[in-house]
Amino acid sequence: MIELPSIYNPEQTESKRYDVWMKHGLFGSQPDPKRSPFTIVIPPPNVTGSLHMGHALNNTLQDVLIRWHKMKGDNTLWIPGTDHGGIATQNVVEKMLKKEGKTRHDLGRETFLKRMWRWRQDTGDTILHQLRKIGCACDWDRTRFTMDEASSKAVMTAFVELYRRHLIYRGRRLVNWCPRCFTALADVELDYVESAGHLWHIRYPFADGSGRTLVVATTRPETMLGDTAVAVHPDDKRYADARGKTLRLPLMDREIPIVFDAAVDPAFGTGAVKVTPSHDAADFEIARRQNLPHEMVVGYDGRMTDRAGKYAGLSLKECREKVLADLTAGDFLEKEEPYKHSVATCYRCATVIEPLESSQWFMKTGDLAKRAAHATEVDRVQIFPESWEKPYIHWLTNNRDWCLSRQIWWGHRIPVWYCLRCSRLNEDQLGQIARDPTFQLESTKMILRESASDPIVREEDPVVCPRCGKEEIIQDPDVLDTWFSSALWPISTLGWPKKTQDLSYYYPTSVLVTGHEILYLWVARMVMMGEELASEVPFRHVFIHGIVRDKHGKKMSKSLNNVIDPLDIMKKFGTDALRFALISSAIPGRDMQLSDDSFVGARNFANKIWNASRFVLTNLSDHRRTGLPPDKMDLSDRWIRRRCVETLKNVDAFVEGYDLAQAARTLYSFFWGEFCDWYIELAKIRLQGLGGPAENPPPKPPTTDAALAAKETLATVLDSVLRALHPIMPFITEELWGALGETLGEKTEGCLMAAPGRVPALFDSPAASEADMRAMEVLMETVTALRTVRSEMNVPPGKSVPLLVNAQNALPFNKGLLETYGDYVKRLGKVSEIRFIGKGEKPAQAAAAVASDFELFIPLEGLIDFEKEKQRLSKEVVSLDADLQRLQARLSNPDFTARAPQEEVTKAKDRHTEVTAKKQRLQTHLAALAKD
RNA sequence: GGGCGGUUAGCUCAGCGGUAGAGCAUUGCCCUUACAAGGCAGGGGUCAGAGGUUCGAAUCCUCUACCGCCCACCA
Repeated sequence: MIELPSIYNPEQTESKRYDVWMKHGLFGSQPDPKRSPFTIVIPPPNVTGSLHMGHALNNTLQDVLIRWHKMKGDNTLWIPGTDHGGIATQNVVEKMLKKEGKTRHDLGRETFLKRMWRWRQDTGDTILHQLRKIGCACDWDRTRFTMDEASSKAVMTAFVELYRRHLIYRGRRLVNWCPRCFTALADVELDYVESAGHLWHIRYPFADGSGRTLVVATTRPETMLGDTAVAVHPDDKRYADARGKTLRLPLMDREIPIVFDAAVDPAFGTGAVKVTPSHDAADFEIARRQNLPHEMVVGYDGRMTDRAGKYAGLSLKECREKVLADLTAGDFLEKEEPYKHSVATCYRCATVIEPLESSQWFMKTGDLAKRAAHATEVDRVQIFPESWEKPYIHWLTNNRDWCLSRQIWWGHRIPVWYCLRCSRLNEDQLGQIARDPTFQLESTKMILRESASDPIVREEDPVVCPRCGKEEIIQDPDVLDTWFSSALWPISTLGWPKKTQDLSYYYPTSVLVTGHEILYLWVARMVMMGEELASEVPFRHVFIHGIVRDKHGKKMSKSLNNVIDPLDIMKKFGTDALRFALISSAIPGRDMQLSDDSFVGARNFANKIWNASRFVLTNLSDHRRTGLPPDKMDLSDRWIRRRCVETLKNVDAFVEGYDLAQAARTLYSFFWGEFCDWYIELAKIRLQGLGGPAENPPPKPPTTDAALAAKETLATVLDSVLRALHPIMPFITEELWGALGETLGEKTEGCLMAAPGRVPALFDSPAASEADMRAMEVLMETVTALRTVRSEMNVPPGKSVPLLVNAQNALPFNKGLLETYGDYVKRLGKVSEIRFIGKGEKPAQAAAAVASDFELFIPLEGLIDFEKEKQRLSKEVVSLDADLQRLQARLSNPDFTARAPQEEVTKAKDRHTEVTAKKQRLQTHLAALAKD
């Protein structure tokens, strides 16, 4: 006999379970053509990270799917791993260096990278260990890292291959530059922050000395130093006579042309735009079309360059102040007005982004993106919930080429070399490269990229130049965007570029589970890469979940100090409670708000499961599963079995549609609201007798068929629900399922996790009929009505009372129920005896109720408070009356009876009859009461 | 500027054409040997507002207001 404590202790259960699963090899998977695979590749967390609520949610969702499919019999594989995290990770280590008073340049590239690797070695796997703590069933033998050998190989191969296919190219473009991280960023790596700025209107005088001016508006006056034109719309009549004219750029005293370009919106401001090709993406395009020169006045360090004349060396902020002051002094400033606009910031360090011209590597995404969009349009990649499909496709069909190169050191170095000998480099340029071997200056890199030889694109270091045979070749200093390797993750983890068995068996994977914040950053790019390089999309389904927020709807962040640490929650409430709370809050398509309180309910549920199981187990100590014949079953047995089967089927449907929250809630309400609240209480009649455990000896000793049927059903239903709950709450269910098996003498080596999700006995036994279901409803309604009267008349819960029933007007079927299943009412309503009375018998001094078509009386000699009873009954009559009026209105509407489905009309009529009868009976009692 | 989501009980949220729901909080009674992290019963809502479609609208459509996200070469 197993002894279980009366309060569930998660720590005790959790500490041992995971190791047992590991020991049984339940997380591993090998290709097996006889079974269908179910595969998930983890969204690799950054090595910098420690587990936060978002990870906990994301990985619990995946774990639920993996465990559910495993129990369904699929060959499940979940590949874990981490991402090197490019800029984010480099920032972390640079911060550590800063505390030592050093920069990465003090160490040099090689030493710095050694330091990075050492740091990764020491702390990089923390998060993977934390995933074990929350129970994730990953195949740890396949743990990968985006910079491990195989992944790096995949990255190199992909780059070279895409270059060969002319999908990767080198170009001088306007890029998003973070002056703090000192690198270019892709468009999707920006965060836009709403900012209350100003719009300055500046007068540019015509160069003809006429004194006429043209007013332009700008939010960034300092960039005017780099203006090389002013643009107006070609059809703008206001400027028709300006064709061919030039302006004199204030402060710089340069002559700049007026150009005509359709990109200008004549309705905005004055309809004239200053054109700064080097510092504004739109202007860059205008300059290209209009063939304008570029003036780069802002440098990579965020300060003004020599081209800014007397402003050189100033920071942007200082420069703006000085420019404004000088414009005012020269009477060029027409007005200044407040203006709200959004400013691009670095998604890693929140520094304001400067659009700057730079030489970078790009990926041509136009065609790839169109193909990716198409894949979703024809459901080769299905998005759940569907509401994300539109934004996803919209982004795919509108994005610009992807800037791949980053000017940092941590990452995959671009597999491109240049020959210094085959080049057109002069002595000065060679000298600069020699003086700046780590390319701290953007200009050094530019020399290399644009003046050295054509790029030699190779997976491996060519060592010597393939053209001239000289050894003076030098590798491109940049590394690849961290999302480049992430984009290859589903194929690289399965062995690509090798044609592995894994790849042919597990690819495409089944589902990708992720938050919507990286839908574009990551998901879209995986689809593009998969289609292009592996000739097939990387996953069939994309399951998008919400973002975890605090109880005020704010994103959790350290700076806001509103973070709820999943590890704390696990310690306080248990891992299963954490998981259940997360899953049941994961409503498709919606973000979730969590507070500490969110987990209390789940903790209580775990305890409920524990105690219900404890009850079942203590009653099964002498039981062996027999497969008892159905005719031995009680009404309640048939009822709960049917309800259980229905519940499990509903849960299956919810899981298949990725509505795990519904699945969790469905199980919760079945287990607590039906199994515990009703079935277990009813089973006690056969296990403990009518009067409860104190009754001695029990009138029905637990060896009868009736008791056996109850035990059989308790065992079967508990077994089933534990299995269904296991994917969500793996620890407690595993523990209890093991204890159940042991109690029943069925001890096996197996784990619940490896068990099939179905208990055949439950699904094979004949289901309850519709009549059975209706019978249970009537009995439950009777019990509830009885309890209500007792409670409202202050009958002490412990006190047994006789129950008088007038069933004169009841259906024979219902009356028969009370005769056959009177014990249900006796036990659950604490009734000593049920006596049927005739129509004329008016029980004196009794509280009355109506349930189904019974009139119920509880004699309360001397205890009854007539006033209170009158009030109670009148109140119920009033509410019934309201009901009745609504029904009446509906039924008397000819349109309703004519046009509504017959089923609805019948329902309304039945209900009308029912309510009328109930109201009449109550009124009779009221009248009788008045007479007393 | 475009798109998406939200507005339902004091709080957090389900429901998304046919009698308004859950958890927490609250009130009353109960330490009934599975569980007080519990049981039983109760109170509490013109489902943001205005129109429309429909026999019938919290649910579908239109508009409005407020909140939150996402996208956009927002000068």
